[in-house]
Amino acid sequence: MRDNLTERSKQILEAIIEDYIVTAEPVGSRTVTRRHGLSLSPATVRNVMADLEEMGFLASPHTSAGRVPTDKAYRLYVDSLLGVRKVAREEREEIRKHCSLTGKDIGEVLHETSRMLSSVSHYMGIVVAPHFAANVLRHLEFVKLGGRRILVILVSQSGSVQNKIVETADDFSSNDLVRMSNYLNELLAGLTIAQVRNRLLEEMENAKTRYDALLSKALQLSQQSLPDKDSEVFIEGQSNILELPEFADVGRMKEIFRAFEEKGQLVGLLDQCLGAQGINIFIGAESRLSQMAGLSVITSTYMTGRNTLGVLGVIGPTRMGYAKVIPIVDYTAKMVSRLLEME
Amino acid sequence: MRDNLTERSKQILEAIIEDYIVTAEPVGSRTVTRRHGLSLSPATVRNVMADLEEMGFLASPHTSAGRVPTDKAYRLYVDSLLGVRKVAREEREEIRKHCSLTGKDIGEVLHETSRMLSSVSHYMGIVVAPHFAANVLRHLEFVKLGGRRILVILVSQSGSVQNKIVETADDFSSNDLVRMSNYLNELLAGLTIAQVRNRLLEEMENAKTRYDALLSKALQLSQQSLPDKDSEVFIEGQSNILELPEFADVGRMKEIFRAFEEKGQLVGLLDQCLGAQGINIFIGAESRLSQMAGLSVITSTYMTGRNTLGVLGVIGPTRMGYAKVIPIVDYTAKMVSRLLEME
DNA sequence: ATTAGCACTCGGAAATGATGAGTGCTAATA
DNA sequence: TATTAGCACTCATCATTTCCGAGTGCTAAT
Repeated sequence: MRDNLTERSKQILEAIIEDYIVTAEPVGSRTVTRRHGLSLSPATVRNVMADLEEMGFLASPHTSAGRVPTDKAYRLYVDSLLGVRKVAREEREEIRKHCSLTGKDIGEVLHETSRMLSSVSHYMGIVVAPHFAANVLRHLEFVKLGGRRILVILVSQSGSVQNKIVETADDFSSNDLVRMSNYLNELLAGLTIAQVRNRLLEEMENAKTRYDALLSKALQLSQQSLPDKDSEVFIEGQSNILELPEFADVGRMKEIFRAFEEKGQLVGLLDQCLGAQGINIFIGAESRLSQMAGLSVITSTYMTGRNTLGVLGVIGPTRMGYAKVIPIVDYTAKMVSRLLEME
Repeated sequence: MRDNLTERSKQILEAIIEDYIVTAEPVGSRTVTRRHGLSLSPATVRNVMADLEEMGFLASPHTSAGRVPTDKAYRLYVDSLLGVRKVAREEREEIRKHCSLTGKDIGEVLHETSRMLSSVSHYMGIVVAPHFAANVLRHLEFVKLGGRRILVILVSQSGSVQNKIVETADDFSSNDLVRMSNYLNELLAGLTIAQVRNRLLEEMENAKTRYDALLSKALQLSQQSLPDKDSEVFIEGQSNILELPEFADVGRMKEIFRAFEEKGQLVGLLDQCLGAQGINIFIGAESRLSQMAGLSVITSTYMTGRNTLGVLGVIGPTRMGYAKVIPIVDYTAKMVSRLLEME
């Protein structure tokens, strides 16, 4: 079987995909000729469609329905059929409008970005916060809470803040804490969290630091307080997909909502995107996650300088409006990158 | 119409409610006699049921179905029919298990609490984080990010941390920032955030501080960085309510999910509970929110000392297992209160 | 190579009917 | 007088049937 599609079959396939994207109904041969200015008879189109089905680009839900694009068809569509389009002006403005840092914390900014993505795309917005461990430590601080509880605050280069409550055996004074944090800030400045972890271990082994019991304690303490959280994920606009006819049945719905409540697997998927810079698209089953059947993900990485910080994107049905959403995701990633630029 | 129910009608009403809570199906006269050891004939029960309907405790979906409790019935049920019950041992253990502070930040703790509430109750767990403004400031810190951006970190007495990025006109050195934060920490220690706000205004008016330009700037800066966020809400277990038959239809689902995506109104409802200490119950339409039709909320405040910190609870269908959930919410609130006790 | 024509398929909507849980009322009963 | 047995009636639910038409594949004509 030659996988070489003629120009005409490509046109027809494209017509079917685009029709299906808006209607969500199986597309018949007649509709193709009617709604798209092809000067061909339905019968001819039928022949072509039969070929396309055999090649795996189309599927028929049953004998006498029209045809529906397969994942393979969407893949072809985004890879070669779809030209590069620009972001529409109003969309660009809506995205820009949301881009401001001042008066918020990083978490909020990303959360809002996710909400914005969902509202612009009408699907679900998703943003994965910078993986803290890959970040450079900027500042560390101990604050004494009541009792033996100490609050440890870590600030990363990109301005995100993590804090942790640690219970200690010793009762440190505020002064102790100041001394400890000064010492550690000096010791650890400019290292990534991952490096910090190693550095602490080294230093603890190293006998020469033992001369000061307090500093030795400091090492222990900071060791405990390194973040072990998995990256934060913001998913917004889940109710948008309730509107989609393909998820109208309750069983399917349940599955999806369960999947998104358990964010772990999703993170796994998105972490893959961290490696590949730029736009990344998973269509339906391509993601190897059964819960993602019928869903596509469009992501892009955002970064400062040449440090990849995180991933953001849109999740929608496989029949999502790729032509519109891809540029949106791309543009948003660029804007967020610029926003987080800390020189 | 005497609203005085006889002992017998109360028993029957209770039987109907409890049956409906587990089955979610209209309850017929026959079922009442069968499943609950009442030595009465269905016919008698029917008469009583007719009375109860007239009094507004029951409703019939249609002529030949059984009857369904109204909000009024549930209200009577929780207020007078329902005895005080203890938390089951396994539940108590599951709640305890989740109660640990160390190695987490306050946000995480509350988030997990919400998740725990949902998993123990099988409905939705909800936790409103302490309203920062009502909290006492413990510590304030400025961290220089790139450019003219400064990260302001506020720590409250209860150990919760807020941070904010502020863009400044002046380019402060790290030393400046240390000096500024020392000054402010001294000035503001022990005040609630609300008081801090006032104090800053006073101080800024006050000419005597003007002798030091830097400190004057510090006041401005900290003023900008006071939190204006509305309180954070953690809602977990939304997929639990997908299991409930009464929400099986897609339209109803959509409404609910939309409502919870827009957390604002919910916060309004929960803020009312902040005033009344202890358990608080809204049944169905009582909350005056149309989106809450068919849903009940059980909340309790949590606090340290005699400072109310926030609200937590469970949202479920009006036919929720009150007998089980009320003690759970009560117990959880107590545990969280104890957990956050910072002496 | 394209198209008109036609028999055929099959899901979905509407119509029909049987089932049975549940009711309200009346008259008999304790 | 309160309770109950009996009975006719109601009405949602479910299964069955019927009908319709969009859409197909094939064949023969263009």
